[in-house]
Amino acid sequence: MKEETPDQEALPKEAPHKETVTQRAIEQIKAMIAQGRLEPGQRLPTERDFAAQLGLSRSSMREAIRALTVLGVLEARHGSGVYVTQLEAGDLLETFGVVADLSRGPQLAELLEIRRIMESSATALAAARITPEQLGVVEAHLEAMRLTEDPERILAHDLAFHRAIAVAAGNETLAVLLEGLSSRTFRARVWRGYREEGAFERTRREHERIHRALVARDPEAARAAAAAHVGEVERWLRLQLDQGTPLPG
Amino acid sequence: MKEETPDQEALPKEAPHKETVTQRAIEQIKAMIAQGRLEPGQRLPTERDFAAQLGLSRSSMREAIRALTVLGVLEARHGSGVYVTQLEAGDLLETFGVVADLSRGPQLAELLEIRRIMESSATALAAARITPEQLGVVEAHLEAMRLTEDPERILAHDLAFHRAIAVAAGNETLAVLLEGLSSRTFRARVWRGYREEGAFERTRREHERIHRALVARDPEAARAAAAAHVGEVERWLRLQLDQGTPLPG
DNA sequence: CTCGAAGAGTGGTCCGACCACCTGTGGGAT
DNA sequence: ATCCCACAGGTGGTCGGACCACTCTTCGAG
Repeated sequence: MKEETPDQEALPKEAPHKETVTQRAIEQIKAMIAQGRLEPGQRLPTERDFAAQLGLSRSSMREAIRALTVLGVLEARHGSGVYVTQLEAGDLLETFGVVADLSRGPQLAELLEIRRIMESSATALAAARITPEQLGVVEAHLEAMRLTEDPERILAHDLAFHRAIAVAAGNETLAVLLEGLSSRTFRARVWRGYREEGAFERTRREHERIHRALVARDPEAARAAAAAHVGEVERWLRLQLDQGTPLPG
Repeated sequence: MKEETPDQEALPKEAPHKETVTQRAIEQIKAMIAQGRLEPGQRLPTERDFAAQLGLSRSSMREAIRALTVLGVLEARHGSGVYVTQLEAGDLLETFGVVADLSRGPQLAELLEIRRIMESSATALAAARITPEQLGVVEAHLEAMRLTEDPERILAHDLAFHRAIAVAAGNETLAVLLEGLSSRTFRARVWRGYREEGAFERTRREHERIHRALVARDPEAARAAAAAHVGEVERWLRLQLDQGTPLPG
């Protein structure tokens, strides 16, 4: 560690960082998109041509394309070509679920706290902005949860219930982000032990409380209800962690 | 867009999805980590061996490894081997900056709204939890911003100021997420035109207002101050978008 | 005992070949 | 003239091998 300008406070330092050819290609392609030289939906040159243009082998170019593909920036269609995605929230945040899938222990608790923050705000926004039709969708999922006892379907409608609310909040990016946080694996893991504690009935009441706040168009009540809802799961999870109970997964 | 079976409520539909060999390898490796068969910091078999184990060529295996590398799940060290990262927030959320970098227009506004939600909550949490030392760091960056006029350094300390607060909120994941949202490129783009409207002095006052709320340990005041701070940038951005002004970048 | 050089092993890059798939085209049937 | 389909070319997907750059360990010289 060598400090140069020991100013007031430490500022970010950028290492020289070995530049691998593939990494540079990734940066170049990203830059092309950022600069508008490649637009959403546009088709890229063929892997062979593009590799020649940027001065690297097809193998390395393929790795770069694969990397940008998993990031949701590019999309490869076998036999057709490689295209830039629409670069919408749904495309770029698809990978966000990985974070939830691979996080564990204390980090899972932190993610749940973040979800509580965003879910409560989203629900509050929804209370102010929701349209009758959107409210109908919310109610449909609520009703569907009441009519079945299949855990799979309950969970699916639970997710859809919250997503419908997030969409009604009018921020698609927020909705996608929340969906990632409540991804199948994430919720399934927590739910596995959660449901066995009779928390099922309570969950239903919490959902109805959220619904009432939406109907009343009361943002603060909605915020409180949503925060309490997520907070319950959060509390249970922290309890498990304190007890040293190993999480399934 | 074609709507099919607008039944009660649409539930997620999973396409058959062509399974490319590389994609399957990615899933397999992710599963191994999720199941604990591969632990943080652990070294993977060599590319050649691992490829043989999973029954594919080294080329395809390399693409899978590259993909998981950009996601922050794996780390390849030239000449040494491939390792699982610590799977901490900093590792997995590194890619989040890409979203901010490649978003534009209305999507940028949505991201800013998300930042406002999280920043205000983080600041509120910080007001309740911040330690004297952490407060000292915050003040140092505040002072540093006052003492220089170099936009580069001001911006750097601005970022560090907010990051210090987020860290004080006690949620590292939240801090990393916010850092991604306020990434260099993202803020630089918005700032470019923003500072020229005399908003610079106002920004300083807003920062001081946040600081006072932290000193007073007043979460609600802190929340309001942070929300107003981000809200100002948000308002300006929406104005630009309404005017159809093309964003730089 | 210390230290540096050499070797083995690893990821990084490149090449060429072949396969699977899509798409546009052209000729045939209607 | 119109429609349909087989076909051929082009594209991404996969494979195997070769060589380079780097790291780490080991062992011999000092």
